[in-house]
Amino acid sequence: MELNSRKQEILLAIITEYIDTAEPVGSRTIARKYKLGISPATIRNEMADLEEMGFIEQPHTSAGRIPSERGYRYYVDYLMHKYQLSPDEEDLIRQEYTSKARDIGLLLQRTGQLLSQLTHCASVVQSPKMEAGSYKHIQLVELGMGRAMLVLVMDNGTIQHRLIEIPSSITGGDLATISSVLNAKLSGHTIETIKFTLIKEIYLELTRHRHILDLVLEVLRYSLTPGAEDKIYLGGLFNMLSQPEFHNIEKVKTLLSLLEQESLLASLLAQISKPGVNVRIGGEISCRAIQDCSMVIATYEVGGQPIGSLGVLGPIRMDYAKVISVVDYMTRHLSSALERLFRGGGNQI
Amino acid sequence: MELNSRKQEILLAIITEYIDTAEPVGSRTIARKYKLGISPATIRNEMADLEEMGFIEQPHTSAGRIPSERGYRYYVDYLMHKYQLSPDEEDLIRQEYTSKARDIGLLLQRTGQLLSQLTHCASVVQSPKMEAGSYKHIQLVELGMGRAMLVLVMDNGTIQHRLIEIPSSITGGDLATISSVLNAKLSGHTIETIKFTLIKEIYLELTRHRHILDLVLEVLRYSLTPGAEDKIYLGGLFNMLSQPEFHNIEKVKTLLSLLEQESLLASLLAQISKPGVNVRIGGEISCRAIQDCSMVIATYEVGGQPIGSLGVLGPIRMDYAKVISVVDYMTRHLSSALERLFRGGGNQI
DNA sequence: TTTAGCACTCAAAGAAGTAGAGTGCTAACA
DNA sequence: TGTTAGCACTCTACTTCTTTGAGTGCTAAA
Repeated sequence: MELNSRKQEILLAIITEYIDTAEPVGSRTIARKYKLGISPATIRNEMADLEEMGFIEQPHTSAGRIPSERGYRYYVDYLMHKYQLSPDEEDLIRQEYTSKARDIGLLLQRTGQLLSQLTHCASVVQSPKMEAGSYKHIQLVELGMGRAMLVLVMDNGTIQHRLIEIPSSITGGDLATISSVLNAKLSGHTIETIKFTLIKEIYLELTRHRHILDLVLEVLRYSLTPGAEDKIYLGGLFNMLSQPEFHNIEKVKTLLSLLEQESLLASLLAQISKPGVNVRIGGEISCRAIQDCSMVIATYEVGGQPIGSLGVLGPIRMDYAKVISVVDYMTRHLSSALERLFRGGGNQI
Repeated sequence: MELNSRKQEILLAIITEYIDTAEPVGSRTIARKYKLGISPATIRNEMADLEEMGFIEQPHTSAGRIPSERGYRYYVDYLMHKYQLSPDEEDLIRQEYTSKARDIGLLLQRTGQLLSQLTHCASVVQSPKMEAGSYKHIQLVELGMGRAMLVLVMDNGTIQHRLIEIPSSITGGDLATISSVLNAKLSGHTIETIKFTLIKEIYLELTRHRHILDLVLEVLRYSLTPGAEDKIYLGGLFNMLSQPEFHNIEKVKTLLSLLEQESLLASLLAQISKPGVNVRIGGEISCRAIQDCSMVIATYEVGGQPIGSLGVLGPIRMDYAKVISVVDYMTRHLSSALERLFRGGGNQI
C-alpha cells in the first residue's frame, strides 16, 4: 500500500499525537501543532482517505481519528523515528549492569523492573535456557531418611536440583560412586550429545544401582524438555496501570488473570520470528485474550547462542520508538552481562 | 468493653451482612433478615449505642452502618462462628498436597494460588528459611574461565548456589580438595553451630587456598543472614480485584506497587505475634501504606520448628471466618507435606 | 422498654440542557 | 485541479436540576 509523502506526514502526526495524549486527534490539532503548511480542511480530506485505506479510524462521527492496528504497523515499519535514550536513561541501565548481582535470578528480575520503569509497560523476562549449556557437575547428595538430592550444574552457571527417593540400602558411599561415574561420563556433554550408547555404558558400570539411575535419568530427560525448568519474571504491572487504557478494572482483571499463568507468558515470549527486536501489534499476538495489547520482545544471547527472551507488554498505544530502543539496549546489556558472567573474565557475582 | 447479648447479636448481624453485601446495613434489613424478635426502631436505638461505642460507623447521615476496625476486631475475637470448609474445598486442598510436586518452589506457588482462589484475597507465601537446616553437602564446581560455582545443600532440601571468581591457578583438583575439607568440617552443622574454632581449623588445613575460603565463607555468612535468600511467592492478585473495594484504580496501583517489593512482603509476613493464625485488621498492620487492608497470616513448620510464613492480604471487609479456616487448614497441610518431604518416608517429589 | 409514626437527610440515578470539538460538504479561489 | 474558507450538522462529555428511596433520629403512645 503506497502512501504519498503528505499522507505519511499526516499519519505520522496523528500517531505521534495519539501516543502522546491518548485522545482522538482532530485536523485542527495537527494543523496547529505540526507545521505541515496545509489547512485543516486539506488535512481532513487526507484523513478521509487514510481512513478509507484502513490506517486510522473514528471512534464516532464527531471525534478525531485514532490509529488502527494497520496504522501502527505502518508507523513501526516505515514512519517511526529512532528514539535516542537520554543520558539519564542510559546511565540507569549501565549502572544496573555494572553493579554486582547476587545471582542470575536477581539480575533478570532487576532487568524486568528497569524495562517496566522505562517503558511504562509490564515486563516479561525469561530465565536462560538450561539446555543451552553442557553438564559440568552432577552430584547426588544423601539427605537421610531415604532421600537424596540430585544437583546438576551446567557450565553456563545455571543449576537444577531435585529430591529423589532412594532405597534405604543405599549408602552415602554408593551415591558418591554413582556421582563420580555420572560425572566422568556426562561432564562436558550438552543434553543433545548424550547418546544412547553413553547411557548404556553407565548402566553397565553401575548395574547394582539400576533403580537410582532410572530416577536420575528421568530427571535428566526432564531437564532436556525445553521450557520445563524456565522461570519467567513478570514485573512492573503497576507501571502499566498508569496508562489510561487500563482505567477500566475489568480489563485489568482479565489481563492479570492471564499474566499469572506462566505457560501463557512462555508462549508469548516464544512468538519471536526474526532476529533482533520483534514487535507484535494487537491481533498480531497469537493469543485471543490479549489482542488489545502490543508486545515488544527480543532474544538475549551468550556466545552468539540465543538462550532466552525478554520483552514488554503494554497497550496498543505504546511509544513504540522508545520501547523498541529500550528493549534493544537492555537486551544487549543483559547479553553482555551474562556473557561476562558465563564466559568468565567477569566480576564475582 | 462489655456488650450485652442483644448488642452482640446486632453487631454480628451487621458485620455478617456487610461482609456479604459490601453495602451499608440498615435497621430494616436486619429486622427482616435476622429474626431477632425486635423492631427496626429498637435496632436503631442499639445501633446508635454501638456507634457511640465505636464498633460501627455511618458513611453519611442517611446511610446504614458499616463495621469499624474495632468492630471487626470484636467480631474476630468474640462473635465470629467457625467456618467449616465444604467437602469440595477440603478435597481441593487435599488433592493439591497428595499430588507430586516437582519441587518446593512449585509447591509453595500452588499453595499461594489455592489460598487466593479460596479466599478471594492476594496470597503471600514465604519460602522455608534456609537457616533452619544444617549443611549436608558443600561443593565447589569449576566452571572454567576463572569461575566456580559454590553449591550448598541443606538437609531440609533447600539449596543455595552462587558463582564465585577464582584465580586461574586453581585447578579442578584443588576445588575438589577444598570441597572435601569443607564437607568434612561443616557437614551436619547448622549455621548457628559453626564456631570460630571450626573456621580456624579449616583455614589451617587449607592455608594455600585462603583467598577462595574468604569468598566461600562470605557466601556462608550471607546465607546466615535471616531472610537474605528468602523468596516470596505473591499470587492471585486478580482474585482480589473482584472485590468491590478495588474498583478504584488508584488503590490498585498503590497496592500493586507496594506488593512488587519483596522486602515489604517479608516485613508483612514477619508480623506474627502468636502461634497459630494471626489476624491483622487495617491499622493493626504496621505499614502505613496498606492500612485499608487486612491480613491473615500463619507459620508453617517442620518437626515442630517454624520455618516459614504464609497468608493472605485482602480488603478489611473480608470473610474472616472463612479466611481464617482456610489459612489454618492450608498451613497444616503444607506443614505435613513439607514434613513428609524433608523428614523422609515420603513420595518422590 | 419497646415500637409506630413522621419529618428530615443525603447519595445515587435519571433527565434535560449546554458547550465544544470535530466532521463533511459546498463553493470560491489560485 | 488542488486547496481552503465557511457553514450546517453530529455527537460526546459535562453541568445542572430533579426525583427517588433508603435510612435515620426524635417523639409519643403502648
